[in-house]
Amino acid sequence: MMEQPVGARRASIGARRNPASEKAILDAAAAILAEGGLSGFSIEAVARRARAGKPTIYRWWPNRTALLLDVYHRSKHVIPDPDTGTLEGDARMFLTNLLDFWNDPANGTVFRSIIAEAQSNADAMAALQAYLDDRHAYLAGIIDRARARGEVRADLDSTALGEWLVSFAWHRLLTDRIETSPAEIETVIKTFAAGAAPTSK
Amino acid sequence: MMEQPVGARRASIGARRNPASEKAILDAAAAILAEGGLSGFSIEAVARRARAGKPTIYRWWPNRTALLLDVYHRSKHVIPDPDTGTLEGDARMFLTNLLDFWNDPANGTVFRSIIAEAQSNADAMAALQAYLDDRHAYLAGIIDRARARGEVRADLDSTALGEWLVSFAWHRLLTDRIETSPAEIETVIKTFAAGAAPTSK
Amino acid sequence: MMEQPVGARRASIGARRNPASEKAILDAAAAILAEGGLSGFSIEAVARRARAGKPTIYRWWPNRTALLLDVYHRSKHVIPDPDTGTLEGDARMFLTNLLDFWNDPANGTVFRSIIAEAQSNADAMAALQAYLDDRHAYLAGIIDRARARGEVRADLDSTALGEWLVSFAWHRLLTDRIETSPAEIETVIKTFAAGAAPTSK
Amino acid sequence: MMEQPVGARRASIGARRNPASEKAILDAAAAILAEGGLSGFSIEAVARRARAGKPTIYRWWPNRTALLLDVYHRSKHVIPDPDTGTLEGDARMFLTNLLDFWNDPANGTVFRSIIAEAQSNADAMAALQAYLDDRHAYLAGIIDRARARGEVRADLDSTALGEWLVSFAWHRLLTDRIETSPAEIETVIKTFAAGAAPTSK
DNA sequence: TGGTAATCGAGACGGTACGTCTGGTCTTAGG
DNA sequence: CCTAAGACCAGACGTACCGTCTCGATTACCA
Repeated sequence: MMEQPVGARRASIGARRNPASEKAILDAAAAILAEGGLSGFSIEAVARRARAGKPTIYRWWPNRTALLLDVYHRSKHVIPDPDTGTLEGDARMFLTNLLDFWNDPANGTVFRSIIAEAQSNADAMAALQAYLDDRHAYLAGIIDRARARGEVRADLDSTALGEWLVSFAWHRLLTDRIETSPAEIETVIKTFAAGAAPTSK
Repeated sequence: MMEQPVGARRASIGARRNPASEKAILDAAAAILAEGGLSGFSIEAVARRARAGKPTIYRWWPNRTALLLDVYHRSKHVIPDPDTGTLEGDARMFLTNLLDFWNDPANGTVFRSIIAEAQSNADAMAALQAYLDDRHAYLAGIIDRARARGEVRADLDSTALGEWLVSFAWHRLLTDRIETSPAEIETVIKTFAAGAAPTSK
Repeated sequence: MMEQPVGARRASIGARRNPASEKAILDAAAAILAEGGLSGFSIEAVARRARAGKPTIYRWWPNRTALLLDVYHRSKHVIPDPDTGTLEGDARMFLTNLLDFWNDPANGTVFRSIIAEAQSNADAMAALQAYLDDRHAYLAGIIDRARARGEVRADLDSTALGEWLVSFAWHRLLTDRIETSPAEIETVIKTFAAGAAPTSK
Repeated sequence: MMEQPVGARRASIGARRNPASEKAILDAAAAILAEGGLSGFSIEAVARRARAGKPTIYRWWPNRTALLLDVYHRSKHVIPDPDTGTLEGDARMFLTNLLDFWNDPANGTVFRSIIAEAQSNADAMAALQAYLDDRHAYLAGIIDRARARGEVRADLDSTALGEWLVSFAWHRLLTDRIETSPAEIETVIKTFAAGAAPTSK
């Protein structure tokens, strides 16, 4: 994440993409997002900070949204698969990990920005939905694993269940209340696990 | 919601606010939002459509966000209090009503825009949080009513529970999937009610 | 030139013009012109300073130019008729008086403003020309008096001669060099008197 | 002076000033001034007519005044040096040329506008004075040439003399009476030459 | 003496232009 | 053929005045 020394000029390295430029641009974009949020995030600002030309950015990313998504994808760590053996444990670990991850502005701010952007930009929305399809499938997998263990009622939709769980984190993120008390988390987790359980009927 | 006839000019009505202008501006703003979303929503566009001068808008709304919030407040219908006698019934009615309400672009698009705006604008965020405080208190009230009937476990936080329920609707709204199948709704409602119930322990 | 005490409100005095308002407006206009020149001279500024309503101004002066001319007319002192007995003496006294008069910003700035205004406003130009007709006739009178004394060649146009003399003062005024050295004045006066004299041929 | 075909868009020609844009802007500015005078001369109007963006204008001209001056400088023809061999002949030719030049609205209107602008804008005044310093030096040169021939009295200031001559043209221009009768011109010229002559003492 | 009429201040109205900012496109010069 | 640079058109931003309008209040005049 080191940025280029000031004053240096990255010349072309021939008829191919210069990885130093790509890195400088993504670094600059991430830094701007983390520091100033979406409002300060403009192609001009990124170009200035990365000491890159605007066309260089537009050559590789068709628009602001694409750059935004790239920044998020690059920073997305691999959340370890929470295989604790129980639905409640898996849910707790998943939610805690997610809230922790977003609690770092470098991650939370970027994702908030993508969601905001998607509200007025069809490309961003499409990209966001594609990303979510993956995530929801992943969550449904966790739930189906629990279902195989007999922890989930037959009439419940795994995808909807997973979506609902993650939507709590969304809500906290989008209302600038990402720091969540253990009691709140436990309320959600307990209700989630108990509500999904067959015996609870 | 009738707009002014074209060609008519709204003159001043003295040293006080002209309600016709206020209405025309809010109408225009709502129409622009519903039609083009947040990206087409500019003070200039509203002024043009409302046949109003820009300073007239700036006189009464300090910025785009304030106008946005006003549009939403004006369109906010009174969702009837879903007092069905059971937590599950209340939750179902509340969620169904909310999804229905947002399914009308005139409502859903406006609220999405406010959420998006709040991600990069502190004023919008503050206004959004103030609004949510009200809504969460209202939802907590419904849950506490159920709690008095013995339908809610003692260790669950009413506010967090309510927030989690509404967050499902947020997630659908913000991912452009506001149309929700009955099965998905039922998954959420059933899990919610069963998970909150004391007997489920 | 005393201005109204701050805080006082000049109410209507019935169905006729309130002289206090007229005075306050002209005072304010003169003060604004003298202080900030034409660029700060707006109807709004005058109304603010005079604590008058804009329509009160527009009721009595159709436009900015009319107010400007009124300010000048009010401040126009009576330059004493320079009857020294010789053309050279009369011209010297006239030119000196005029330059002195305009050297006071309260007078010079106002007249400069009128000339400037007249370059883009036909009303102002018409008013200026009407005023100049008077002045040129007055100057031609002085020259004809000299002509009767045998001091002016027969083939010279009195009006053109007078206009030329005054145009020197205009040029100094309009180039912000109203302070003129005695040598410059003498150059003009001597050339004027000698050039007009019959014996000079 | 051909203007760009309508509908054509002048793109950038790289990281340097596009002369086509400069020309289009100056053409538009000159045309607007000649047609509507200073009152219709706004940066917006110029941008519209030149099919240029406002920032493109502001990039190269800091304000309205700078553009105004540029328009005048561009249109300023080279008045041939009136070396007739006598002061009277030189003065006649100079004055006639100047009045003729300003009689064309494309020239006279622009110069009037600059003078008007200078009355309320220090930058314009400074630019005007700098321009006049040149012109006055030029005129003083003509007079000094005559002085060397013995046509000018020793006690007269060449600069003041030249300024006075040109001020007559200013006065006609600024009072919208640029068309001057031969008799008027002759009155000025004859008085000027005779008044400057040593024998007239 | 009471009603009418024109005045006053105040300030909102629809507009136009200001000068600034950013967006996304385009072309160059140089490696 | 990529890179940095930066000009290009476009158009929104928020502000200042323009000249018009309506208001509620204040007074003088006339019935």
